[in-house]
Amino acid sequence: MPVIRVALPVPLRQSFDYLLAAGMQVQVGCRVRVPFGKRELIGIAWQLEPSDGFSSDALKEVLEVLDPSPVLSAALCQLLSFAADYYHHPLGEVLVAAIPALLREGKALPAHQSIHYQLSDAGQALSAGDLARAPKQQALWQQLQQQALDETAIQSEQRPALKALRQKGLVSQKEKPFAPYQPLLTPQSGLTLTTDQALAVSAIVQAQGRFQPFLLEGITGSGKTEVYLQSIAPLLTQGKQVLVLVPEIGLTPQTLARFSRRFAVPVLSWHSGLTDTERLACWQHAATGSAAIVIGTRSALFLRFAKLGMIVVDEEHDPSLKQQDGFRYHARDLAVKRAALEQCPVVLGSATPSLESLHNALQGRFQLLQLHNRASGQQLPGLELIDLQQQPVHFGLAESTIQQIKQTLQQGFQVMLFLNRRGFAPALSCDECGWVADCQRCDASMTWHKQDRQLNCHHCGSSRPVPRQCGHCGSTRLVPLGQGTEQLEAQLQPMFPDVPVVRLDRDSTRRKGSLAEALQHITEGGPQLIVGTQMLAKGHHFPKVTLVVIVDVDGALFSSDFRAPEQLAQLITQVAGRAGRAQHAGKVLLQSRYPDHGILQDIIHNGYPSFARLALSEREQTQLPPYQFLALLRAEAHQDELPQQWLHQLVALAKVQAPQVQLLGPIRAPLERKAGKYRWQLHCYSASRAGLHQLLDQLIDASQSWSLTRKLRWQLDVDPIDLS
DNA sequence: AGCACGCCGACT
DNA sequence: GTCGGCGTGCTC
Repeated sequence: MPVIRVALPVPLRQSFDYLLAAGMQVQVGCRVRVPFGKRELIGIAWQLEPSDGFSSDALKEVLEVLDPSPVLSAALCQLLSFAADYYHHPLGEVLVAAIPALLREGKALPAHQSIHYQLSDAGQALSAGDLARAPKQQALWQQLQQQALDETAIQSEQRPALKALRQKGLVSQKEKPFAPYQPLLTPQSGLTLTTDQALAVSAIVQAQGRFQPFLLEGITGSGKTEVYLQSIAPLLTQGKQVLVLVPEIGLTPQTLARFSRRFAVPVLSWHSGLTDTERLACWQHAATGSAAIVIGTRSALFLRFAKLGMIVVDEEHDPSLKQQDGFRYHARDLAVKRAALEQCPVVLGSATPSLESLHNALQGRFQLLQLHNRASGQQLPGLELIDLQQQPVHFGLAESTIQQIKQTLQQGFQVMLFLNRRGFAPALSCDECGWVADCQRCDASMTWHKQDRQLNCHHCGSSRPVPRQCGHCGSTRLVPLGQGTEQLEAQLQPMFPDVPVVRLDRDSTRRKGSLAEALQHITEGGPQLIVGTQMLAKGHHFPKVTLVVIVDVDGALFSSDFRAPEQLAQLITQVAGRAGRAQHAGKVLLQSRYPDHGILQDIIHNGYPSFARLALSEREQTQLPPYQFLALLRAEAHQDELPQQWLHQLVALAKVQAPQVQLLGPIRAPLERKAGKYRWQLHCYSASRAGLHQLLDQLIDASQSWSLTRKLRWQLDVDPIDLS
């Protein structure tokens, strides 16, 4: 009997062999139902030959082949295999992240994209009085007289009425099968392009049908989206599909609208808000070619496409493209891999490219396309440093900052204040003895949320009521330490009593749809102060904001994370890009106690492109990524010694196995204790990617047999961006 | 991850 | 005397 290798959704670092009974037909990428221990699982046929070194006499048989043809294309299988190897993550968990839940559970692929209900001839012939005794049915009948209803448009309370009407033969159903979308006859014309844009479009269009990565480096407002749109247009006349990856917060209705307004083809979105059924439908639209363009967050990368013609990764520097738990893949990096497998171009776009991508471009691995000018001809906002040590400071705002805020408001514009700490204050402290309210489970202070009247830990999510007394000396003089958005909002209001103050952070926008509402208010409203966190820097444009204040820039200047300067420069540049309008150049104030700091000076005087190139040469001198490859091993346990000891064992092994890989650690994680667990890490640097990955395989392999391994939790982060 | 087996503490 | 705690081991 033939033997096949099956990938199963279990967190084990191996696949499993099964016998295939005579008469069963299976191809790589088909789902199969197999016995596994005492249970049954749905897996994916992964290879048609047995793994070597496993005796075939103990094999079980495949129970059922669920698909006549593969649900995963060959390119997708290769991508997932590559990802499991590269991130050293169990294949089963990669599958879980990459395949819609309903497919994993064995549900059949829907053959039809939707079912319409309409009145049958008998239904048409009916008169209103005939259903007088069934008001629900009558209402539905009247609705159906107006128009046929889509399956998704039927409310659940209408179901019984629908069933009754169908049984009476008054309603018939019609199905619409999935089919490739209708290609455009002629590419729609778009906006007139600048020279840079035109060059970029023609380079991308010329790369059609082959693998070619591009880095599109365009200052904010230079019209990157227009470049995407015009590069895509020719593909849509050929019936090819396009995948557009965007950061989590970038997937707004406006983005979607911009693509669907331009092209008369189906544009779908893929994001975490979809239900399982919607997911499967979207998956099928992409897989059958019925969708022309899919705009989605990072996991859209794993969608199957019938005819993928191009991948766009917008805001490619954005950290949300990297999954931060479990299977820690980077959607941008895997997008490049996927484009190579699918033989299509991939465009990475950003005003503030990651140093990794910039390095790839300067090395010639990516073709660099630059947009130097703003498409509108509008000036970029000026950056101004405000020295916090040279002048009086009120509530964290320098006097000159307050003056400029006043002026801007008087001119009828809006001001945005950026402070990356939510809550009222990052800590609550005793005025008499200096005691600070700490989280019981983490090595961190708790944030005071005045509105909620509680202390929250931003690391483990625990909360407790605000204490009335100091936990150490019993004093009742408890004072806030530091400043959060909630406090800044409260302090600004009395300073500018005539002007509305709005706060935009995770706390104020928790309710679904409230962010969109707030954004609309800002766009339509008059002079106002907008206080917010990181959220403000992403995706949204604020046409009436002409002054942006970054309240505290200094945190990043002395961080132990080598990426902090890059992230600060990106933040400043992105925030600046959101401000200003055609007639009125905006301004960004950077408040610092160290205005002479080299990083700030460089960003101010030379801009991001120059900063990034200088930062790259510093990375080269210090041999940090992208000049060396980095992997981070994290371990945590309730006892402090265990993770440390475990990592020491790995170090001992690594020194023998791969002396050329440089190890840093075991060191304590920046947050020593989180949710009651002590956290340690080991940084592994290597100039050779192959050497590093070989070592990681060996370390994981060896550690699996250690009893210590089972007493702690560990994870491996390849190409980490967050070192905490 | 599940799901079993197995060996020690507080209950009817 | 049992029910149930979670340590340990296995899954083609």
